[in-house]
Parts: sequence; C-alpha cells; structure tokens
Amino acid sequence: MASHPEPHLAAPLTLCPNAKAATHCEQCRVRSLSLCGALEPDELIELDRLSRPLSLSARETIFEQDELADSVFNITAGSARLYRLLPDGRRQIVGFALPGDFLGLSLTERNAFSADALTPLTACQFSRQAFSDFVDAKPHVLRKLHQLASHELSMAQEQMVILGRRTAEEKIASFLIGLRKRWARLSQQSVTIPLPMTRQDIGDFLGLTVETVSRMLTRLAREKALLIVPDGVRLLDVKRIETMAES
Amino acid sequence: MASHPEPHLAAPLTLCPNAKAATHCEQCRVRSLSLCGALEPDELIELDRLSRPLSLSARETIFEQDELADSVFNITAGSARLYRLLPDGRRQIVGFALPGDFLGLSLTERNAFSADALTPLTACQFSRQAFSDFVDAKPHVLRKLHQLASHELSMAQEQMVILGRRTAEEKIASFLIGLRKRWARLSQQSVTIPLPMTRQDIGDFLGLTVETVSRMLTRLAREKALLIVPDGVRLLDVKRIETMAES
DNA sequence: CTTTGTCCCTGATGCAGATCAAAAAGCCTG
DNA sequence: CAGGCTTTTTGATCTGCATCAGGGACAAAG
Repeated sequence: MASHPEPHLAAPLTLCPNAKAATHCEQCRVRSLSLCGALEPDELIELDRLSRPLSLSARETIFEQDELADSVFNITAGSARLYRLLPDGRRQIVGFALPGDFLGLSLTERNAFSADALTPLTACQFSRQAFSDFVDAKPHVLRKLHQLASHELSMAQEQMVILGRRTAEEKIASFLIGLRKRWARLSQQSVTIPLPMTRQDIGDFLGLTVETVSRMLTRLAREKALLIVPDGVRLLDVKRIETMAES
Repeated sequence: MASHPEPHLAAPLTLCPNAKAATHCEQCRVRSLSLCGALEPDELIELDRLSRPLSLSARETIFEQDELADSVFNITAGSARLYRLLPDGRRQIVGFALPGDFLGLSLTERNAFSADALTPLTACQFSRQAFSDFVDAKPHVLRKLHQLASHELSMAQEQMVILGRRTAEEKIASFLIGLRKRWARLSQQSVTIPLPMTRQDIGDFLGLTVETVSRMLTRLAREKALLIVPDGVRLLDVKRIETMAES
C-alpha cells in the first residue's frame, strides 16, 4: 500500500504549480475537472501565483480536525481520506478525495475533519485568506465553489442513506459503484477500480468492521462478481453489483 | 400530533410575505436567523417582491425527490422532514427543517430529496430562476448561501458519524442534544424539546427502528434523564445526555 | 357510543454483523 | 531472504438491534 503509482494516471504528469513554465496550470491534468476549470486564463494565472506546491508521501497528514483552517487545497494527484475521530478512537471516514477534488470548500474557521494522504499526493495549496479574497472578488468562482459544495452535500446525503438504511452487501456494492464512477471521470477505463485505502478504511467509511468488508469482498469474488487484484478490484459483473447497489 | 401549535413561538406571528404592510419582512421572526438576515433593506424589499406566501397543513408535501426543482423555500413557521426513499420503501430522513431554514440551497436542477410538513407550516416560496438571478447579482448573498450550504455539509458529516459509528443510545442522545441546540436558537428556553416528528421519523433519521427509539426514550425516562411529554421531551439531566452524545 | 386509524409502548425471538482469535499473505528493511 | 511489520482472510461465537406480535392510548369519523 505504501507505493501507489496511480495506475489510471500513468502518463508522466505535469503538475499545476510546477516551476518550469510560466503556464503551469495549462498542463494540469485535473484542471478541467476541478475548480480551476471555471477560471478565465488571466484568473488562472492570478490563482497560480497564490498557490504553493505541496507534495506528501502516503500516511502524511494534510490537516487535522478542529485545527485552524489556514489553508485550502486542490488535489492534483494521489488520494486522501477525510475523517472524524471520536474521543474513544472510533473513526468515521466522511469521504475519500481524488485528484481534482478541493479540500476546504466551506471556508470555515476550523476544519470539520482530518485529512491524510492514502498515497503519495500532490496538491496546490493556498492560504485560506488569499483564496477567500480571490473568490470574493469573482462571483462566478464563488458560484462554482458553491456548486462543488452542493455536490458534496448531496454525496453526503447519499452516504447517509447508505449508512442508515442499507445492508453490508449493499454498502459494499454502492461503494464500488460510486468509486467506479468517480475514477471514470478521471480516466478512460473503469472495470478495474483502484482501492488506495485499506479494508479498515472502507469499513470506517461504510459503518462496518474490517472483517465484514473482507468477507463481503471475498464473497463477491467467490461468486464471480468481481476479481480482487493488488490495490483494487476488477468488476466482472457490473450489472449485478449495480443491482445490489440500487437495492 | 395533528395540530401542533409551535409551543416555542407562541406569540402571534406576522409572516414574511404577509399582505398587510408594505414591510412584511421587517416583522418576520426568523429573518435574522435566515438567509434574509444577510440582506440590505432595499434587497429585502426586492426579494420580498419575488416571494409567494406558502401555507401547508401537516403531512402535505413541499416537494418530491427527483422532481424538477422549480422553487426554493424559506421556512417561516412549522417544521418539515427531508428524506430519500429507496425503491423497496426503506426511508432515510436526511434532516429536519425548522423555522429559518432554507430549502433549495443547492440550486440544482432536481431535488435531491423529498420534503413534507410535520406540522402546519408557512414559508416564503421563490421561483428558483428568479431567486437564482437575484443571488447571482449579489455576491454577498451568494456568499451567505454558500455559508449555509457549508453548515449543512458539516451537519451532514456529523450525521454520518452518528449513523456509522454510534450505538442506539448515543444516537438518541446526540439527536436530542442537537435538536435542543437548534430550538434554542429560535426561542429562549431549551429544557423542553418539541418533537414534531414521530418515533418512526426519528428512527429513519438515526438508522434505527421505531421500537428501538421507543425503548431508548422510555429507558432514559425510567432512568430520570428525561421526561416524555406530549409532542416532546423535557430533559431532566442534560449533563448525562450530553455525555452520552459525546461518547 | 362505537369504530377505525395512527401512534406508542413492551415482550419474545432471531439474525446480521460485531467481536474474538489466529492463520495466511504481503511488505518493507537490514 | 530473513525477520518483523501491517494487512487481509477465515472461522467460531456473541450480541445489539431488528423483527415479530400484540396491547393500550388517543383522536377523528360515523
């Protein structure tokens, strides 16, 4: 799990705040999928000047819950887990962030959750204040930000349905189908779903234990609905898994 | 449960879009708590002109999931439940709306959930298009809208923790403490918590069955942590319930 | 007054998924 | 490539909450 070469973004990747050219963002592979896709060329240059490149190895923390949120991030490569911890150690993962995802949508004073890297990760980091000023001066960017937040909100509501009213099997199926869709936006193929997170992480996302996650996956594999491969799964019977996911 | 006279807002209530005066909103009791609190006087008048008064009895539906979202709403009195239905009838309530709450934060094409009135309810209704145009022309209003959406998002994430990682007892306790806090914003007192929703609704919000909700409430009552009163509960031992809620 | 319907409560029983335990499979690092 | 990690898998057992069943309270309708 330590090295995770992002199988879906295999081509050499020129990152957003990559010093060489004056026009870094132009070559950013996730630009069109992220907030930056809403920017005019001159705004892109302006925002680029505010950004600091961030590069983390797997397991490093991006920020922690309840800390002062002095930065916001746009992930350019790699993935992360976002979670809240209860005092007694129970953990709820509230989401996984993939390339193109924006962390800090809410522009609030403090972080609502912790975030750490699941794989080596690169991101464009901005000072919250500078970013906030930038956005405030550009209503259409604020609008895009709000759209992204709205999308997050409906994902969260969908996750509430999954957590509250679905069985273990349905949870696993929805998780796989949902993740497949997100990976599909980022790459072409979508039969093999990279799983940069551990079984424990999946359990903490779905309100299950590691053991249940493992059992469900091996059962689906035994039933030839999928194939477990290193760092992911390959869906063999998408229809069946989709049916499970939709109840 | 049929008639529910809003015990916390007992004084005669002049509603936002109430024909008498030219200045309806000025007397709106939830104005300062809602989106309208962010408006300048002239904007308030402008928005008021876009609004249509809406008045529903308990059980009437406000809108339904997947329908075209042609309206947005600002609730001025009464409460509502927001929920998603699975094809087989299982239901997840994603939230309860109280006076001052705004429905339609996401400005998306279609409703992500259904909403219906738990009690007689009044609201200011706006055409989504007109409202959207109004907001687009006023960055600071858009910013407020985004703030509200961010707040919704963190509530949803908190609910994910509750659904995924807490026991039945903790769920009930967090629910009561959370609702208490919300009622407290709207009124002064906060020992008696109105529960305009049924036990079934609470169960569908917390991922429990009616029976479990009932059992937990009666157990807390038996243990003198609270008192079950008509259409609500009175907290006798707030500390204890808060401790349960925080795990 | 009885009837009907909804909601709430309570008890008995069952089961999906948790917990406990341990082996197997990968991995890094020296 | 051995040894010590962590992660995953598998099996046995337990349990918290669901399910099933039924009774009582209350309001609205006849």
